Amino acid sequence: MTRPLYITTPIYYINDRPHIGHAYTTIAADFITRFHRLSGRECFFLTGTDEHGTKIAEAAQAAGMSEIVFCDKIVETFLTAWKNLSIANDDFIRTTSARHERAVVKILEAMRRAKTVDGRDVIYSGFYEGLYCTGCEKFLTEKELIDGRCPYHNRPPEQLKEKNYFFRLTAFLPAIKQKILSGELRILPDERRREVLGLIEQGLDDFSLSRERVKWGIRLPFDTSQSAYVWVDALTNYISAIGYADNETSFAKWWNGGEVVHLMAKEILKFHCLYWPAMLMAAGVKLPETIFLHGFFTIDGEKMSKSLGNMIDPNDMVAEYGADGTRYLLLTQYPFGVDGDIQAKRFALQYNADLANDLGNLVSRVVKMIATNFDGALPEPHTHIEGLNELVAQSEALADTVYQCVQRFELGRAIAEAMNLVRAANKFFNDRAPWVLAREGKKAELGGILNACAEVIRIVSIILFPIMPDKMRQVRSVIGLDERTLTLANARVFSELKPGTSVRLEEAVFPRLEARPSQETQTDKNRATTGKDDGLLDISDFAKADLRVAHVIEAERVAGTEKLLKLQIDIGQERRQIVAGVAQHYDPDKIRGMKIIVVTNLKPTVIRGIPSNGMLLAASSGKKLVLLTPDGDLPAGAKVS
RNA sequence: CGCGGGGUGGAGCAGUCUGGUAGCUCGUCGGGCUCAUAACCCGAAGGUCGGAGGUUCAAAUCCUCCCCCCGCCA
Repeated sequence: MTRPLYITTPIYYINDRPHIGHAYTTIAADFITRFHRLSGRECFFLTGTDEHGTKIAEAAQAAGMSEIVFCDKIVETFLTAWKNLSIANDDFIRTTSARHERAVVKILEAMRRAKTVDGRDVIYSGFYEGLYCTGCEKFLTEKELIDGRCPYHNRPPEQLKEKNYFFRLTAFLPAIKQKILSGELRILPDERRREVLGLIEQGLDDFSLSRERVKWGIRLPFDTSQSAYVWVDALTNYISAIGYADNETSFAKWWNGGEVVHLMAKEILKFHCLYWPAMLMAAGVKLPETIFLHGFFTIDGEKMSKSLGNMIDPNDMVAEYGADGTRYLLLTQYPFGVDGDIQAKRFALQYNADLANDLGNLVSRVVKMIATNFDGALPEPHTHIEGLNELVAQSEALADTVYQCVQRFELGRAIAEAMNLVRAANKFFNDRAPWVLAREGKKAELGGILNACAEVIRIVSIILFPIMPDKMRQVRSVIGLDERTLTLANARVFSELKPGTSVRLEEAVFPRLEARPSQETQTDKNRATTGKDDGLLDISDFAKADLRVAHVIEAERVAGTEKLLKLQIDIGQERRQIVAGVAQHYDPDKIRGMKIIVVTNLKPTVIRGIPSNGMLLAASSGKKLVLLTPDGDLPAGAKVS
């Protein structure tokens, strides 16, 4: 009997709205969970939000709210996004919830009591010394400083010392290494496993698990002047949600008795593969079985970034392609696990090719032919049809093939296997030319062909259910099925449909998306929220943007980046700093002194650690990019309208 | 030498671990069919698998060096 599956996404930090990166991980977890459920396995799927820390406190203050009211508000955007994407999580953990705080207190107490193998305290007090910015109210690293100053507040940080408690990570590294080597702790894909082993080899320091100066956090039970380090707080969500502190039965079932799988993007590798196992070992809790770290992606070849404006709001994508279309498109862009590129420009194309033309049209052509020739009643099977045996074999093998793929986290391939069967069915249909048989009145063979295609559709509706649950339910209702036969076992057998069943297509499952003037991802933003569909702006909409002529006073490259320039500009009344991604087209020397056009009333943001207050205007075509400049001399600050 | 990913027909990718006739989707061109969401099916053109060495009977695949892209708020 397979153990229950407990699968998690990271909890997302709510200083930001949900974006496509969050959606990607969450959809993948949802897909995996739903697939295992098809095989009859019990599953628990957890996601949630990380809500503590100075950034949140600051954002709340800026918004004029208490921290918790602010969190309550932002968390809604996540809940809504997941609902829109048909995410079927079993629970949603918030680090500000009482049950989570109890669990953090419990694990801290357990770690406080713990000794290392050589008898030392796991937690010890010490001092953390560092560069502290009173503006940020936090310690900065050398790297974050620009010219020795805090980039946010433009002042030099103070050398400060604060009391901290430390976690003796170093004492656990050999044991963790051993567990990774033995396979007891499985880190996937293999590149990531090697990376973790490399980190251990390099050697790491103990980490500080508390902060004296962070106020918005969970207090240490043994010293309430300190709050728990965000990662200690955040990682504990994986056990707090299933009852580490307050529900023994649930905890025993899902954590101790289950297969625990943590799914995430690779940048939080160190925390999950080293800190977390060490914490659990200290607290005397079993380790997770599997940590799967998928790669990063770019969008249309460029990194996701606010300054490039290519951030995709999952809600917009849902408005365009539906929840199921979005899920399908995101997980079929590149192999799961590695780094890849999300080709937003081709979403519509791919939607039409795969979902409308291949899958949707298969359903349509089969069902309509049953309607015209058999009065909408599913015809009897017929054995002597050329090519049928092959089609049956491929269909019956699909479930196991896909199961293997999901086991190996090859999600894109899993989906592709199902789509291959769809194509095979289209070919079978074509080769057998049932419309000819219809004209000749060869009902038995005609019926057999349609029956076989309906069977393929049934099997596909099961296999693709985890990625497109709503659409596959719709497909199943077309062939008269509900969720009772929605299991992997049903997908392994070919002839299951009852002849005579009423088969009826109300509306196309995946209507073709008609070409629209622009397939740019950002153009539809307003549409979804305002409901206006003409894409036209009112003059007052345009007037909201405050465009000014700006004089570039100073320009320098942003260290460590290739695209970014940091500019000091004069806009008449004031001087501003903006960060612009034009370094590949303009040298600092060239841009210095130029008069350019800038949007001045944009929300300030921070790009690569550097505050940016405004955006310059540029026009681009392919790789070429030029700045907009006034045709004639105007003083800095002149308004553009 | 911060870490990591990648360079395969016009585009995007698989294949590389476990060497042995270069595959898939999209696009283009030609054809078939007319059941279907102007969808479906077949065929063709198009690649010296980033470069140079090496190992081997055999290299996209293994080794060495080099060049070029890209990512490091999920």
